[in-house]
Amino acid sequence: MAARRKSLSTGDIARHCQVTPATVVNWIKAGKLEVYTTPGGQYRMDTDAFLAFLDKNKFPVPEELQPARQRRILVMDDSPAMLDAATSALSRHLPGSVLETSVDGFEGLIKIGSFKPHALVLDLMMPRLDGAEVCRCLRAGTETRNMFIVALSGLAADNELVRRVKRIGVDAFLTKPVDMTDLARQLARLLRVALE
Amino acid sequence: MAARRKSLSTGDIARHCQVTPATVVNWIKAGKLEVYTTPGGQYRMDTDAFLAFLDKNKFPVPEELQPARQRRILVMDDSPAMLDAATSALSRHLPGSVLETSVDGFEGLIKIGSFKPHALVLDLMMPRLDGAEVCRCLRAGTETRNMFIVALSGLAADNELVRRVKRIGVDAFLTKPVDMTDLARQLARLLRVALE
DNA sequence: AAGGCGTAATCAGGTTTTCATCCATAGCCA
DNA sequence: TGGCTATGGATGAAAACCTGATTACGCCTT
Repeated sequence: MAARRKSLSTGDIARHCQVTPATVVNWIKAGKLEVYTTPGGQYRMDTDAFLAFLDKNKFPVPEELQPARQRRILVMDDSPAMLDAATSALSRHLPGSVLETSVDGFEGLIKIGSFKPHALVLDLMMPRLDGAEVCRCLRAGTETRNMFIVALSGLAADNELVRRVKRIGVDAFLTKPVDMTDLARQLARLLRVALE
Repeated sequence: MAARRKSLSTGDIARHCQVTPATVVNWIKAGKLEVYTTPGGQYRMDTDAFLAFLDKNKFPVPEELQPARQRRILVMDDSPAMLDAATSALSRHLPGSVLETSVDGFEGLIKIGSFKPHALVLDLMMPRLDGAEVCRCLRAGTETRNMFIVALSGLAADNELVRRVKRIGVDAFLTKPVDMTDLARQLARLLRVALE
């Protein structure tokens, strides 16, 4: 997914290379991988160094690590009007990105799996969908952990749901009514793409 | 995690081509196979590249690598015990199929999108997840419309939720406690695969 | 039929990877 | 801050793999 995380653990590397974590440790001990260690003694590797390593060994580069220029953005909101506004604003301000929308919460979750967006714009108050729970679930999944999340809500900042979401950790938080230019700016910042 | 396409070792390729591993190494050294190497010096090959190779040389494609043959099944239930039981029973009775499970409803929905199962075994009473609504959503989506759905529930047949689900239309309905052999039989029928 | 040639199979020895287990660490939540 | 759980690290034994040299086989030429 997106390049939020800069360092990889042995487990991450093992998954990418289709190999056991223990094997990755072997490589490290043999000096084949350039790593550094946490104070507790766990290995960490820079994404850049890992990419160089993959390249050297002709390993296929996993999709989520490729410097993809096309950023995928999924907007979930139960108001069609809001989706329309977001679509027109984002396609104007972020012309390089691919946009998807979902009015329905469940459909949106399924789309997260198939579309694999780099950034998710999520209304916290969708019918049948606990926004905080969605954030927690995304952060818990290996595939979705690094997805950028922009939360939207009309609730006050000290609301219980809002506090839960902020504790889980989203990348941006906008209060409704949403200023679309602001939304575009936040997405551009997170995805490191130019704003038009 | 989704069933990712595995990379193949020389042994795997040898088995598929009915040939000695050493022969596969010969092919590799002769540049006939497009491989990469682990830092330890072992050869790995992408499944896709291997299939292309088989095609080019008119090799018969081994059964278990034929994408069309693989049936993906996702089991969603909030009880880990139930998932364990289902996993062991289904992997025994339907050995050709790829199995995934999910204890969490939201995670399960995301997995539906990424894993794209041919059949979904769905507990109607998961926390935070209205089973009937999920069925409705699946039947409404173009991608998921033809997915087989096996609904599980401990509720009586005349329950409101159950009636809703049946009206939406699922492909099988089993009451809890679930007889795993029965579940396997239903799935085999729907997916048109042999039952073992 | 014999010889040459190329490809495949064998074999031994050393290396790499996996597997299973147990313990430590890191990240999460109250 | 202090616990909790998922994840990472170490270990040793077993399995799989690579190398290189040698042998066996099929096929074509002579």
